[in-house]
Amino acid sequence: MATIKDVAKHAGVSVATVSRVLNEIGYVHEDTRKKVEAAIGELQYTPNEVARSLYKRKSRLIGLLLPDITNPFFPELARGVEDEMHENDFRIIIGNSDENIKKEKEYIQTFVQNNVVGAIASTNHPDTDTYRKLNIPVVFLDRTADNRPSVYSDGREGGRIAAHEMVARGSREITIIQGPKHVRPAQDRYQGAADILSDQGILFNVVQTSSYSFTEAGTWAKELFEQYPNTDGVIASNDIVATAVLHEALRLGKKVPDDVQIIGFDDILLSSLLTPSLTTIRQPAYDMGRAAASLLIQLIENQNIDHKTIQMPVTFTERDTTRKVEQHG
Amino acid sequence: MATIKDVAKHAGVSVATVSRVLNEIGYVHEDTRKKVEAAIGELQYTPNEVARSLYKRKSRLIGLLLPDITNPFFPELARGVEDEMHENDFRIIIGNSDENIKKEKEYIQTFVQNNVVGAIASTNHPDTDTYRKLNIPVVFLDRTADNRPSVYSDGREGGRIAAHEMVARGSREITIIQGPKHVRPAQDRYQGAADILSDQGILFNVVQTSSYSFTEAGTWAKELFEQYPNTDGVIASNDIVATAVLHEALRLGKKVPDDVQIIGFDDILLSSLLTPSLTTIRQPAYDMGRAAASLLIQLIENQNIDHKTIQMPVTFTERDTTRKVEQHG
DNA sequence: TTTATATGTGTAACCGGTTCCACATTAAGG
DNA sequence: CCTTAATGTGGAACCGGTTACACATATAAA
Repeated sequence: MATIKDVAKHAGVSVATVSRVLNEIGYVHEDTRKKVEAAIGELQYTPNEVARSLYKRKSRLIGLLLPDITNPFFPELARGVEDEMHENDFRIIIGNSDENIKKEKEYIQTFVQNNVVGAIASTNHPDTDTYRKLNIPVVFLDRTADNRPSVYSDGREGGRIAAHEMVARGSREITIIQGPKHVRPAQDRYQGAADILSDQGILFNVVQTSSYSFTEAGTWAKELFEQYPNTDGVIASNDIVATAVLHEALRLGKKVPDDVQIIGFDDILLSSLLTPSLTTIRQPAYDMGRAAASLLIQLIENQNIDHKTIQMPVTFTERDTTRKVEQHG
Repeated sequence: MATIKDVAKHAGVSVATVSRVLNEIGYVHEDTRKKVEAAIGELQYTPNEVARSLYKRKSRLIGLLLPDITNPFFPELARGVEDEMHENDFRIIIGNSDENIKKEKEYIQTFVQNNVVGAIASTNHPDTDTYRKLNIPVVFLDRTADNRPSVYSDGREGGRIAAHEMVARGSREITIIQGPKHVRPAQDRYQGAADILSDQGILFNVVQTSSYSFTEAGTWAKELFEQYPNTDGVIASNDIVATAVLHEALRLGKKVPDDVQIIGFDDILLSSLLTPSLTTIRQPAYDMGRAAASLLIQLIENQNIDHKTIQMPVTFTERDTTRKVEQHG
């Protein structure tokens, strides 16, 4: 690889001059610029970002920490982040935490060691020292952190909508599947749904889960119908779990949505392709990723920012696991 | 952030000594080591990877280039790569190429500029200068490159199996959906299937596609049944496309698998969850990712390697979009 | 014409590590 | 007791960039 010295020698100037034309900073004579540019072209020189980063104490890299890219919701987020970052010439170091604090810390440390300029993290522990002590901007994605920059969707409202729509469509003995205790958005969704049902005095059961894995989801789905056989409506913690419930219901010979209605959360690709297709509360994942990236860039560039916390809207996406309500009016 | 100088001062030694204890190289007196380790602990010092990387001219970073992480096949690969790399203390810079040469080049350049020690690429152009001129090891994943390190599954064999099983289950007018022309594995699959059908003298049609996007897949599915209404078997280029075909067939009132059989490729999560669930040719994506990472690490560490090319087995995964064959014997 | 200012370029310090080398001290061998 | 090898440590060069500063020349203003 050619270095700046090679270019300098080749063009018959000093490295400082080469640096000036590279960065378009300071005075450089037109003729000199041309010589340097020619040399750069001939040697196919591209500056070493590592050296640059060392001196400047910041790179063009940002860290992206996600729970598990294998969960279909996260690639959408990741892609949104990447697209926005790429357009702004930032690159991404990625890590999967598996919701595991140790791995999370490890990755954050890697980010710091590599001089990232900022990070986007989807974590359940935004209030730990791991983040508080960081002196780079961090945007929390899909998870809130009070008073810290974050992009998330309104899980509570989502839960409310789900409960409301399900009741409006006639379910009277509802089971809510409560997501993993340590996953914040899952608890918000649960809380929203529970609030509405309590308010309306509707009976509901709760099934507690501890992960989003599909295999385990099957087990909980079985458990659900064993424990609460009269359930006529299920509000699931996400679409993966909802899918497992749908399969179990069908396996038990229940008619969906006639015997049981099901509402999921997220709206991943899968949801629209199931038979019957899954009614769900949609989160604009890709847009959330882009928004987080955009916010982080503003933070990095130290622009004044009005809204450090961006709440994205959640939408009821009606498909075939819920009954239709008659048109009024 | 504390630097090595701070640690040295704090411990009352030189930076060289601190470096020695960090790297466990050369002679260091036990007492000195303890002092240094104490200082490191107190200052919460972690070495700056950038400085290290600059001097050594290599980092602990590897580049991972994928077409599109939004396509459910790739997160599996990515996760396999990440897990293997993480266990070996390598971190990942990720990029989505969208099968676009310009973006691909950009990312490869970023990798080089950041001193990555190696790269894993899923590209259709492994034989370009972009890769040939690189002086870091590269492993091609999911895509072959003759005589270059690569991990892929036997697409041709997969195509053959699909054709064979479909014929064995009675389809006689088969339509093969040929994946994008520029995507190598897609062409292999097509070729494998076409070979078998030709050999057996079975009539088949071909529908040409140009991407893996689900929305477009719907269009091709429509086209398929318009152009070849008598199709009684579809071999799709992957599970996404197969899903679109399944939906279109159902929409047209065809019975699957009685009127039309469908075989996909990849075996993504979605496939097992459809109704009817999708018969497909499974690729061990996660394991492929791990294998690629492991191979790259060997290459980086310059170990002697027997098999620079790893072909992973492909398996017929029978589900409900194909008819059952009777047990013989 | 003289002075102030703008333009153009090179030298060298610096970023935070690693490693070569010189030098000192201690332990082992004859 | 002397020589040699092993052990222990620090100074300084180096990796490849960026930038403060000094210096030279050209241009504009007085």
